[in-house]
Amino acid sequence: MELLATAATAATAATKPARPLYQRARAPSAAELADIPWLHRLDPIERQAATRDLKVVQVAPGELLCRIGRPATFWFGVIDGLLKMSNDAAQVHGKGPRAAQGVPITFTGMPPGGWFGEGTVIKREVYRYNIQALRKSVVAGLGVETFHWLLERSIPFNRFITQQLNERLGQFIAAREIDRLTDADARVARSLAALFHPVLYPGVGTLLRITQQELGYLVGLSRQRVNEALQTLQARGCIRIEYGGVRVTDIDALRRGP
DNA sequence: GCATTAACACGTA
DNA sequence: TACGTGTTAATGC
Repeated sequence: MELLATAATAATAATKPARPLYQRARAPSAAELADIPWLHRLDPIERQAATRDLKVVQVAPGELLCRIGRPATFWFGVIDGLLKMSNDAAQVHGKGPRAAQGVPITFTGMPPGGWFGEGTVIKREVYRYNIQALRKSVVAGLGVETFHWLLERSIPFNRFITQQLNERLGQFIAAREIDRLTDADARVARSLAALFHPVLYPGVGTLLRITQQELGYLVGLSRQRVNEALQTLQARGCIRIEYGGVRVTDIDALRRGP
C-alpha cells in the first residue's frame, strides 16, 4: 500500500492539506462491493481474497491517483465520481506550468464502474499517464499481487480482463477519430457517447453526472462551447440536459454524430 | 468565422 | 452559500 502515496495538487493542497491516500483508505462497504462488476464472477474463495484486499478511498478534486513514472501498485476502479486519464502535468485544469514532455493530452474520462491500470499492472511497469480526479470521487484499489493471483487462477477474471482490454482498444481507436473531427458538436457527441459505454462503465446508466465544465476539460473545449453543443444535441433528441449531468435518450444517434 | 475568456443573472443542491 | 447553467460582450487566431 505504501507506493500508492500521492500528493494533492498545488491548488488543492492550498485549500485542504490531505493525508496520503494510503492513510485514508478503508474497507469497501457492501454497496460499494455490489458495484464491482468482476467480483461477482469469481468463485467464493477468490471473491473472499479479493474482497479482503480491496481498499477504497475518497479523493478530492485535482488529486492524483497515478503519476507518470510511478510503479503500478494497484488496479483501480471508479466507484463514484469522475477521473481523467492524461499525460499532462499535475496541475488542476491547465493552470500552472505545462508538461515537460510535449502537449498535454487528455486520453479519456473515467466515470463510475470503470476499471483501469491493468495494462501497467500486468507488465509490472510504471504508469504512463496521470490519473486525476475531476471531482470528489470514491476509488477502489486491488493490490497488484492479488491481481496477479487472480490472473493466474481464475478464468472468469481473465475473461473480464480480456473483454476490458478489447473494449478499451475500441475506445482508443474511436478517440483517434474524435481527435480528427473538426466539428465541435460532433466531438462533444462522440466523447459523451464514449462515457456511456455499458461494458467499460457499467456504473453510469442513462444519467452521467458530469458538469459542462468537466466535459469541456475532457473534450478540450470551453464550457460555453460545450453548452452550445449540448443544446444542439438536446434539440436533436440525443440527450437531455440535467442539472449537473446529462441523460442519454438515443445512444446510437449520439455515437453516429451529426 | 469560430472559439475563447470574462462577466453577469439566475436557479439549484 | 457555493456551485452549475445559460447568455452576452470583447478578444484572438
